[in-house]
Amino acid sequence: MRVIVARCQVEYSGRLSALLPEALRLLMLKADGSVLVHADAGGYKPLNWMTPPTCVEESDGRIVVRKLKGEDALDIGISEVLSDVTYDMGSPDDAAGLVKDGVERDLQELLAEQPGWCGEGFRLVRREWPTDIGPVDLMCRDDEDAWIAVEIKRVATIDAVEQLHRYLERIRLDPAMGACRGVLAAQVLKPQARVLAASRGIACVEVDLAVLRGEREPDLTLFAA
Amino acid sequence: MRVIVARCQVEYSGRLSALLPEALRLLMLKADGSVLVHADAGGYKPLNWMTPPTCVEESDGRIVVRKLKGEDALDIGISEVLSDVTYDMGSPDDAAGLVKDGVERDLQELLAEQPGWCGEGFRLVRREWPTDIGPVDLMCRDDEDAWIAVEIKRVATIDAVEQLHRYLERIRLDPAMGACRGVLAAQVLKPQARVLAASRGIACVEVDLAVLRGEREPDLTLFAA
DNA sequence: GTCTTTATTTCGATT
DNA sequence: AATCGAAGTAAAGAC
Repeated sequence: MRVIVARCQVEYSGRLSALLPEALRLLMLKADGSVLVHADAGGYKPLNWMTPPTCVEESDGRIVVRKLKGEDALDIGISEVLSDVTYDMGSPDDAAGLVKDGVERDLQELLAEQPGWCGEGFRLVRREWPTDIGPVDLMCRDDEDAWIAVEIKRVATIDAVEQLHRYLERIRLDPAMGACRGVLAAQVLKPQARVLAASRGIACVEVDLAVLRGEREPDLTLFAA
Repeated sequence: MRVIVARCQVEYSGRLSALLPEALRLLMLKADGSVLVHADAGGYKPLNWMTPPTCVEESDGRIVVRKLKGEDALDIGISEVLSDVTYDMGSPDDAAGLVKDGVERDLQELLAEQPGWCGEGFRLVRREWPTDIGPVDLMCRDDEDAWIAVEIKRVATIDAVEQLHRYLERIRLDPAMGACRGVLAAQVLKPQARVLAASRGIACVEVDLAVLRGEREPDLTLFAA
């Protein structure tokens, strides 16, 4: 990785045009061809960037980064260099070592094991139930053998409601499942999603990862009215 | 900005858990409290990060970053430091200087000036036409005074079709606009969006920013069959 | 390859 | 402060 701290001006052209006036920035040129321009503020995002695959040309006081395919270009004009160091950071695929736990996939696994959190008496029929427009996360049946399609999200927005609604439209074409209900299960449910779900006759369930794992007791006081 | 190149291990806990095994990384500690952990590959995204407002504690060989509000924490264990330099990069709000051109807003302005690109004989009645679930980008009428709601996207996905469909449901409740049509205008139209739009009776128009600006002639050969 | 879905999405604007 | 929608979304997974 090459790390440059320099006074520079950056111009991006491609999907849109962006002009970054001259100031001190940090430039990162990664081994995989990524180029990032960071300011000393602004958080997570680079001000300008180019993702691989790229082609980097360097001439005196200027670095031009082009996308191999397409017309995107990043033109960095450097007026003063404070530091310019290259580090050998070993195999560039160390990123593969990152292990995450608690993403949507994990939530789906936990709910597949304990479908009762999605609704009273639910039992799992199948995970990733196929429809012609994509798979439904969980297909369940209840005590009375009624069908319920469950859509799982970490954060459920209005889009999740529409997605489940589209699935339900397809599923209900099958006469045997004409009465299939829908349940939207999520760690966080946006208010608009609740409203639209109600108007579409879709039930909402907010689930707590720690409770699903048995690491915390459900907050029964909420329902003990 | 403080830039550290070090062999380190990182643990994130909060919305999810993430464990990053020990390897050489670049750590960025920005003036605004942002902390980013980058590998020498993996493009745009940091492997781990924390956005402001944060609180950074440093003890020997360890940096702990906490979100001021909430339980998110980033625990960085450093085993070997190759470089640790702090730069004064001036006022941290230099990022404000970034000027973008060609975002959805610009597309909306251009189409408002030249609604004819959205459909034959269209004239603009109002931009940001209000409905009770949000504003429609453009409301137009055609030669026969029929109403058309236009939704504008840079990239139109299936969600854009649903969004316009929801608007149309509301608009058509008004008896005077019961026949209001819908047009989805975008620089890029995803295939699924076209299909769903067709089934919802919504027309699609792909627009070219350069053509709208008169910088390029429309590719008439496409239509000159 | 193309296309779809997820994301610790982040980020800004608006209420 | 909460909420909503855009993003040069990027990146991973499915087909």
